[in-house]
Amino acid sequence: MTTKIRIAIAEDHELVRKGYVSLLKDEPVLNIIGDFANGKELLNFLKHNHVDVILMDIEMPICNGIETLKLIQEKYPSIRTIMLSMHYSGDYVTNCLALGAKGFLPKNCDIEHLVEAIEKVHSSGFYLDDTTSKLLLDNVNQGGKSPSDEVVELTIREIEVLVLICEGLLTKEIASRLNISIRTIEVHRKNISEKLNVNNVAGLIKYAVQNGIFSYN
Amino acid sequence: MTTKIRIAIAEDHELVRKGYVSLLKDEPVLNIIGDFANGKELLNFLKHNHVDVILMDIEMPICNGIETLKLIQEKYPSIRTIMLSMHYSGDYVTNCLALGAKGFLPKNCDIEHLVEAIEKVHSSGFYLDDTTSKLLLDNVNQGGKSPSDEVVELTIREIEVLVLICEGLLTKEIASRLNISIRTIEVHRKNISEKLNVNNVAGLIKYAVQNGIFSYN
DNA sequence: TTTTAACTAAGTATTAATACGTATATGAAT
DNA sequence: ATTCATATACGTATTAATACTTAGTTAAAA
Repeated sequence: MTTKIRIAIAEDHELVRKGYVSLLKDEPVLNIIGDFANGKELLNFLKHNHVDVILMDIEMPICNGIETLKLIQEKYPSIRTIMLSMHYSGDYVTNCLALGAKGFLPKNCDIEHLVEAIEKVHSSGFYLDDTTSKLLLDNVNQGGKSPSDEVVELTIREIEVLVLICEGLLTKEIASRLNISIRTIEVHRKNISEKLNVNNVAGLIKYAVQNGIFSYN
Repeated sequence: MTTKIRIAIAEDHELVRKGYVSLLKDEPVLNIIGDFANGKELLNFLKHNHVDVILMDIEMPICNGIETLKLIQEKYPSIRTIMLSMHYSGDYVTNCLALGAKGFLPKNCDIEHLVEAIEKVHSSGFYLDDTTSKLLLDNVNQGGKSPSDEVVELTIREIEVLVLICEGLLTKEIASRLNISIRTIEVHRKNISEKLNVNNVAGLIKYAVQNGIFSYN
């Protein structure tokens, strides 16, 4: 008999999280051993429990998906993480994969694809849905050093800061949230604005929305 | 024997929607007779089916929760609608209630409260969770207005200025474009921000996008 | 091993936006 | 006739954001 795949879920909205649990609990090959409202709770759980695959929302308060993914990869590199997101973004996908995520799925995928992703990721593979992998391919092809068009690449930290700007946080509030200096956030803002070639918050938000980094959904 | 409450669900993210269905399908008093990815599909279904209570996400593409709520109230005033939202916003709550919604729940509420809300709303009541009703009370107390008066009304000129802000123009550029003084634009900005109760450009854009005043398409 | 990229942080100066105040003109509503 | 909302405009002070500068640490890459 094959052992069931041990799953943990991190997602801040309780209704949504419990929905996932309810959807997955009857799958014969899966065993959901924990569900958590934020990255911090998940990390706490991982200290004392063996988990095979994590399903994690990128957008969470307290300890978001990107931060949590980093910590998980540092401490438990054998755990395979699938990121869930409301948004499509090449930057998001490439950065999550660079940080060690093994799968990336939008929340409007169906349950069959989710289960397929979990199984494939667990058997040491990667999983990207069609739309995401196409988006990723476009990104790679563009970034393939064709010298004419410079491709904008924001770093993970920059995306993190950009999202908080879009959410309406001031520089000092972002600094406080990320526990770093105001001056550092100022540097990030400057670098982001230079990369995107915009000169105000409206331009930043426009880029973020049009590239799936931020959305009002 | 009591008849089961006939429920329809509108929510754009399939994983989330199927999660709700899975969560609610075993409740003995409920009967989920349809689930839909947008308001348009729901409205189509309502033409030929009797529904008691609708659970609807506010944030949806194609036909969003607010628009759909309006149309439902016009055509089927006896249907009782509960709005679900990712976000807390006094304006959202008051606007939905003014439009005829019978309940308002954040997505981080738990399943017990959701079921309680459905039952209470079905028995001709209203349902607001604690956080939401507290927020509503604060709003009413602060504004000294009844919920229905709480709907924000921007003037034509203010909307004109707001759109230009969203497009990324600076105060002086807006002044130049409209051929009036920078000081006047400053006054408009102040009045808009006060009416919308926001304190930066990100908040202004959020309102504009969510209320159809501005879009990136 | 040296270099590069990313993240961190600070000093100084300037520009952009807010927060207060006051004030006039105009047209619609009471 | 008078109140009210709207749009216009200025003074002063403060806060937020940018524009330049320099610079240390770390991890990965060449």
